[in-house]
Amino acid sequence: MSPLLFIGNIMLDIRYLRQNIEFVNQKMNQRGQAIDFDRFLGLDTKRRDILLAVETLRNERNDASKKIGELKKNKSDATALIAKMSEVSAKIKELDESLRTTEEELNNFSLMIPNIQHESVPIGQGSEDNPILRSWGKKPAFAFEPKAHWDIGESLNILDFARGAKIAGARFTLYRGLAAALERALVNFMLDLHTGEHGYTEVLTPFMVNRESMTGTGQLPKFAEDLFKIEGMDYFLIPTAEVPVTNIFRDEILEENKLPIHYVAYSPCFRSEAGSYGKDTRGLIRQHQFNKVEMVKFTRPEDSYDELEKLTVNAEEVLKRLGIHHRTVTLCSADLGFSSAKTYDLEAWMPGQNVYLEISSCSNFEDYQARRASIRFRREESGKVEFVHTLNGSGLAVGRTVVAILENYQQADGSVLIPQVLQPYMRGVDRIAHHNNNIL
RNA sequence: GGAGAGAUGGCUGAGUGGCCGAAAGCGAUCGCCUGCUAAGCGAUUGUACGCCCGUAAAAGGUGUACCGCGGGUUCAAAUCCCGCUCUCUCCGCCA
Repeated sequence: MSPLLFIGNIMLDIRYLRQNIEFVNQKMNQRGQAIDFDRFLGLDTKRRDILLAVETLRNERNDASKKIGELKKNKSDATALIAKMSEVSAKIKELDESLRTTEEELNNFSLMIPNIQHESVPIGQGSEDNPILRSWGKKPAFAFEPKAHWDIGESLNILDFARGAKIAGARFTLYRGLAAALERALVNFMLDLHTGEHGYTEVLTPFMVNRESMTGTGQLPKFAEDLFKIEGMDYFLIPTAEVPVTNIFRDEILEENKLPIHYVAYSPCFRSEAGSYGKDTRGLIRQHQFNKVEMVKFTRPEDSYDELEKLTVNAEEVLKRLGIHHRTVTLCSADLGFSSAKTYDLEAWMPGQNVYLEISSCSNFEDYQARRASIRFRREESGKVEFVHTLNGSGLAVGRTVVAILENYQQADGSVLIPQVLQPYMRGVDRIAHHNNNIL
């Protein structure tokens, strides 16, 4: 049995890469990535050489085996041929082993190459080079010094960081009373908006996934240390619903008329935050566990950039209805995520901290994830199979939305108003104050 | 956790060592027939990777692999052996 090519589902189109190495290399440099393409080409050539050799031998053996069958049927002597094929088989086995290791190397190498950014992505060195695409609303004016949400939450006794730390550890928070209700209200409000008005279908997925799924969307193998792994089992806690939702169609061929597919999912997200020691240690900003409503799309290649614009607008709509001032930025080449071809970040204004904070990230992965996860569709016209494009965007990160509401809607008396659109989700409560922080 | 059964193409389902990338049926596509519809007849109907030829890209030719996954036996494996995963049934346990 032969060693199997996993070669089909790697990142970039291997034939495209062979022929456009200069161009791709330049794109990688713009992302701040140095990829050793010489090594890649060497491995690729080596693989094809071995493949050709082994397939030639197999062809020889297949022919000979047929002859042996015939000889035996005619009661003729086949021992010489069998002996010869025995040698051929041994040789094939050798070559197979060498092919396997070469493909493994090539594959491992490929999995570490990020996506190629879209031509419209601005070239830059870091987040300071992300151009602002548009902004909505304006900074609210306060007649007092606005407080950060951690102070608001503690003073209203609705966010308990100390007990969160006691129960689990740093970067975990206990919500109580109306903060818990607010979080739940936001989840429902977002899901209702996206399903009811934006045309998404809700899905509820497993919150742990296997290694294949994590590899399909690009978290593995490169970002293993960012994930929580279940001890003794090959399961990982999801860092975003993007992972289980995108993998719904892993290893499938979809009908063109099913596209585009729009899904929205609530999930908790688990992130180890390795490497962010000492960063955002206060409050809800950077937690090991947080809730998120995530939109995921599967589209035809020619539709994906239109769909990215719509996806981004759908995410912005949440902030508009909540009345939160925000801006949308285009991530520059150096700030792009590993798997993304183009990303818009939504940044909400946080008056208590005097910063714009990322609250949503909307990306087009083009066929990058689709290749890794082998998600394809069949053209109606030609019957040809192609990779779909996948996209996703937060709609929104719920914990950070709570932060935005607490900081933007805080009042001089220390209470916090509830945006009108959320009140039906909180049984009409319009304000979180000391006297009612526990009523739901 | 214990016992048993199973996993084959878009679907149903045959296949216990070579004639099997795989029967048959269904579905689908194209063509024929038909006043229309139905029925009927014929053909086609998986994916990946490589090589050749050629191209803007393709088309075309050819080879290899794939019958849940991985390994083994053999000149030769869907078929025999081992391990794993998943599904189903029964028992136990459990939200």
